[in-house]
Amino acid sequence: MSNSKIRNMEEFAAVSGISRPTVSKYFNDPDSVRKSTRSKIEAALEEYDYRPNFYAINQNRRQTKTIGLVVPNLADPFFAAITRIMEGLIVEAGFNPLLLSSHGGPEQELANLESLRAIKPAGVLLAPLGRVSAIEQIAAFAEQIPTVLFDANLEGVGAAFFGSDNQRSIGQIVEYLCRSGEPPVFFEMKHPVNANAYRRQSAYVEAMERLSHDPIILQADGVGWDFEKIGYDEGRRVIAQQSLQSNTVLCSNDRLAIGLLAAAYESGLQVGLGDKSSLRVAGHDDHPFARYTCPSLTTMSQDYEAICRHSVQTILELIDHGEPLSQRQETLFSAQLVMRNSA
Amino acid sequence: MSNSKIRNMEEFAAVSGISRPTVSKYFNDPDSVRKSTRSKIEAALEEYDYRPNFYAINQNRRQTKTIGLVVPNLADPFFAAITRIMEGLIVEAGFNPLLLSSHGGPEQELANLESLRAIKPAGVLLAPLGRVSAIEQIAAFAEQIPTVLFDANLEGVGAAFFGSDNQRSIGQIVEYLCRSGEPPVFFEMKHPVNANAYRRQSAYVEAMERLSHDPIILQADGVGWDFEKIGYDEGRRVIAQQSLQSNTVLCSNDRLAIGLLAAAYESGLQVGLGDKSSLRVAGHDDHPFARYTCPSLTTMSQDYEAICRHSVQTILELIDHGEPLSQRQETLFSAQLVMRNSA
DNA sequence: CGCAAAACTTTCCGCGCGGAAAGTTTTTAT
DNA sequence: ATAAAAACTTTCCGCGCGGAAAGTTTTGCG
Repeated sequence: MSNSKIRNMEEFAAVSGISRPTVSKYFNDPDSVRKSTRSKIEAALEEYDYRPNFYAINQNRRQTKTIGLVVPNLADPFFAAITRIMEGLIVEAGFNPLLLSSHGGPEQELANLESLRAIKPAGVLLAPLGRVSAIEQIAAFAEQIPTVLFDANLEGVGAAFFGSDNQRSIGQIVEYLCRSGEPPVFFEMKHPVNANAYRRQSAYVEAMERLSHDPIILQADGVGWDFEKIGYDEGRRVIAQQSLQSNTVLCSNDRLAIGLLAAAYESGLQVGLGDKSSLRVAGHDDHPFARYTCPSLTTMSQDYEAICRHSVQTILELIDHGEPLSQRQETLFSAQLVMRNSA
Repeated sequence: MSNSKIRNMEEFAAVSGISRPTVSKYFNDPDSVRKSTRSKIEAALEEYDYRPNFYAINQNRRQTKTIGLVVPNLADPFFAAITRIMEGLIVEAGFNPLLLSSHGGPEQELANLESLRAIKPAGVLLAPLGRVSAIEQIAAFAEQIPTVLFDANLEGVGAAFFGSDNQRSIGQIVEYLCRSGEPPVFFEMKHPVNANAYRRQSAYVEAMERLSHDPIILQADGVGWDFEKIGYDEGRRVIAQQSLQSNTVLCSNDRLAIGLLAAAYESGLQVGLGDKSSLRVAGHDDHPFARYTCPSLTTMSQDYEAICRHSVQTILELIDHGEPLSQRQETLFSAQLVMRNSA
């Protein structure tokens, strides 16, 4: 590699023997130039360490090649897994993902959108916090920049929503639990941060009534994103008080279940299917660690891949098309029952 | 808010009644202008929706206000926790964090650095993959852009390194385990992806020899970042074969321990301290979920906060100072023994 | 009140690229 | 071989800001 430093595209075009506009074309799409010119440019790239200035490019392009990816909380492995898949799909499509976590707070969520406004992304994939989100401001944002929601829906916000069919998946696991043992009580947070929690509760009630059982709801105190702790504390409490009205507990999500399992273990309660067990616990989401709880957690596995693929595809279409979809689109994917040892 | 749209700083300066250069000064540092001018500008900001163009700013500034933050794998809650703290500190200092995950692969790690090169960050905080990293290329990167390493050290790369004192922390937990029961075998991956793994192994050997015990090392097959699965599979194997040479196992990290605990549970082995227990398990790192394993995991808690604070502070000094430190600085922080129920 | 320092205005240049128009060369197809 | 199409070159403009110099106004202080 030559030592002489290339300062800009003009100079690079000179050393590669191609005009600057053609070099510019090459960088925007290598396949848009003749093979002979492409190889000349690539030969020059081998020799000189040049790359177009990111900021100059984006200042002048009609659109940036950035897609914002905002999730409520990266410390939750569920979102870590989702973002990893989405990042891959975005890169594949020739865009640059920009990952932002709201760290569980609506202020940070708005700050993230503010940052994105400055970046002028071509589109944004947003998993909103849900209940605590500043919905109006998010809606205003989505008016300006093509936005697709996933995981948690905000009514009427953004061009589309992709998520899990909580109604159906909760129905399915309630039915499984009822068939294989006592009807479950529903274990959730009193003040959930996630919008899906409400749908899951009502889905539970509906499923129980359909099966002619009385729905019983157990609400854990505590706020914030430390679900495991909340599940653990409430678990200790109800086990100590023996106030659990069924030997089967369906948790609103896997992280609560992880806490409850820890509480059961420490209380000396055997969890699982067999005769020796006195408690069955099920979760929802198929958290990356659900396989390694003790016992392993029976849960509903969300279709990560479908949610990611459709979300990314839709934002790409939105960007391509230039126009918003004629109608807001809501798509729910089915989750799958994963039978493990806890229920 | 007025509907008339402000296209650039010129126009915004006009409506606020201040000259453009002064407005520019304001945006770079609100405290650098007179209070009366500041309030005029802020009054205009209330009325008009203007923000300086991000790309134009960064094209013209000598330095961007971005700090790159590269971690090996965001799906590992350990790094999710670290990045969260660091992001906060970076924002506090008036910079913008740019979070990139290498997703466990050296190719992605290099791709991340390539992306960063285009972004021209003022500095970079890098937790390298370690053993599999393309060290030469990372070193070349760190020559060009102020870089501080954390978590995993690469000899001589970057201006500074901050991490845990594995030597000491492993020594400490080995000593604890020896005092409170049988000397531990060391459980690690045969092909670790993390650089710390090697230091921990040698620290274990040294500590055992110091205490006049024979070091015994158990290496799990399997590659990649699915540590829990690797720990689980090997755990099932050694338990079934009864080939464990001690009733005490020190795992190279908490995620391996989580897998081993699951294997023990499923094998019907009671883990913990009491007489009824036949196995003790300890980990290292104080993974966010270590509290909720069954039984809860005894482990060494890394000083997340110190590592983050010093890393960020050092990169800020490097940026401020303009010059690299006279000498590369390596600082190791002590971890703390967290006694829970598994050992 | 007077003076120096601080803050501001005016004016100009430059950053490095995208985009577009008009003209030239090369390729492709008949 | 020839015409049309494709690819390229030349030339120009503009994006929205930072930076700097020179001149003007305001502020703070004795």
